[in-house]
Amino acid sequence: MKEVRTRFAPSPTGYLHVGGARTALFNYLYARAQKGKFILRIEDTDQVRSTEESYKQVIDSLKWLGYEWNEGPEVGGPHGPYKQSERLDLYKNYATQLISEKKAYPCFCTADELDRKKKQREAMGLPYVYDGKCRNLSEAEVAEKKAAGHEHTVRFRTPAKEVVVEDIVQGTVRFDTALIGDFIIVKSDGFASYNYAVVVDDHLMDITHVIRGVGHLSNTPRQIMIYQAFGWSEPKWAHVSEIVGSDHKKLSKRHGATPITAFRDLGYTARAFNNYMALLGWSSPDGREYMPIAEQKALFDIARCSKSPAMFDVFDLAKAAEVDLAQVPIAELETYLFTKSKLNWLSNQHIRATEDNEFIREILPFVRNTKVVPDAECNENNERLREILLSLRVYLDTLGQIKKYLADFYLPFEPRSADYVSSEYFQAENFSSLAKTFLRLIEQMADSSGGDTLVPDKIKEAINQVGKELGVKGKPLFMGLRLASTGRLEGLELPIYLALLGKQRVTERLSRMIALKETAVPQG
RNA sequence: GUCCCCUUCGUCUAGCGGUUAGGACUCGGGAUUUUCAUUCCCGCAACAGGGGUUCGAUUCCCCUAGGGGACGCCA
Repeated sequence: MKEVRTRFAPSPTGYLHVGGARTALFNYLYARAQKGKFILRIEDTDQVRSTEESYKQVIDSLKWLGYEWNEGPEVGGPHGPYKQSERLDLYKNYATQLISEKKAYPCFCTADELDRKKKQREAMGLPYVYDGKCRNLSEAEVAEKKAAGHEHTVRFRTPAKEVVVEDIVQGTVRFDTALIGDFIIVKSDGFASYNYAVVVDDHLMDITHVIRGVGHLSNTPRQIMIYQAFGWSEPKWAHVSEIVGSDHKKLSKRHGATPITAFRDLGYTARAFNNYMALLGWSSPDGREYMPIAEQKALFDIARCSKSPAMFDVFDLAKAAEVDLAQVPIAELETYLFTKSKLNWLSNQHIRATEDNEFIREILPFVRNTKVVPDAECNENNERLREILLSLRVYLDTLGQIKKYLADFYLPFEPRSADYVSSEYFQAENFSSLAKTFLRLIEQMADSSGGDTLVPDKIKEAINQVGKELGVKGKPLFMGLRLASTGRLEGLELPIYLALLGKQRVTERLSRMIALKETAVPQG
């Protein structure tokens, strides 16, 4: 059987967002599932809007997502070049062929003229189709206009018929070409238009499956006609559902057309983000949702893709109203995320599943970014930092969230009244004695082991010791000591928490809490 | 306006003529965790509406409503 070849063909006229990224993912996954090739092609025939900066950003996003292309920019391949702007001669030659076969013709209508006609039709409530003014120009007329220096485009001579699109996702869809008319395949600047260039490229690059958003379905009959004009066999079509924002509308800047790089900067792993995107319009045969990409590569099939649009539901619209989510800085963007989204849940699952060293390596840049941990301590070999990060990982939906937790371990202790004033454990009569006894034991512990190190097992013993000495047990004992030694009502398992804080910080907190208690409840 | 597509719990979805309409996230309740989180149970929650076809429609057909897309010298 013929090798499957898919492609992703972005135009460098903006950044990559979920819509495009998901299309790239599906192409990539399908190629891998079929043991085929994934090709990247840059469609930069729009001279006005294409930019180098945008190109770099798109490539950057694709690399982060991990879609290794077998052929394309940077890696090359036997069907290059992979930028349309470098394939101009190809388009020109094939266009010449079509013209000589009378399947296409030069058109000298000006943009203004066409615009006027279009507006007239619209005013009458009629659909606009090119009227064919230049369709039957004689060779002499053409030569004359060219000689006179008139600019021209090249139009495809659309035959009157019905074009049938056989689509893997959409099924059989029929189009009447009368509604299409003679469309432009070469622009007056000499560049190929999209519908024409894709066909030439897809054919020459031997693309077997065209997987893209349904938005392109109505372009497909035009492309099929071109395949037929050349006598080329068409690829298999697969038009997958579009992705909509939380407002049920097409992804707009306000509602979710956020650059992929923003999610990277927020601290989502590419693994989690890919997992989430794969679920937008596709489902695994056995219904599993949390899935390493390796399994997606094995299981993915366009035949299991849904026709109905999927919602990219990760933003809290109530909070994000009136905000351009594509523009806000990362720190602010975070506040507009729906914290209980499936994306976050998946992200947390992936963070937990990450191998320890890998996890540390990935999170370190985010740790540095907090500026909370001294630069000198920000390295993979720092045992204490390592322990802290590893203990905290279950709490993280994104790597960026680490900043919420790190201050407690690295910054000077700040008691929060909300944690203790109305707490029954703080109000308890024995709070002070609990704290003092614990403080004494902790200090002794430090004496015997030396340095700042606390050992979880020893702390456990000390807790029991406090209970025995004061005749306290159960919740009052544990919660009282938690509050007294950490100043917090929540957190890691106490012995581990304290060991990670270290002797110095624990004794300091105990003293502070004792002082607070004494100010709050004067002697007597 | 014309053409095309879509419509199952709030969200992602399974389903491809006969199911108590299943799962996941969220939410609610409970158990465990002497804290929060985790984990584990239990629960709430859907076939857009109306006509057909059929012994039987979530599933097939038509209409309506809602949504999306195309109708570019943009891709």
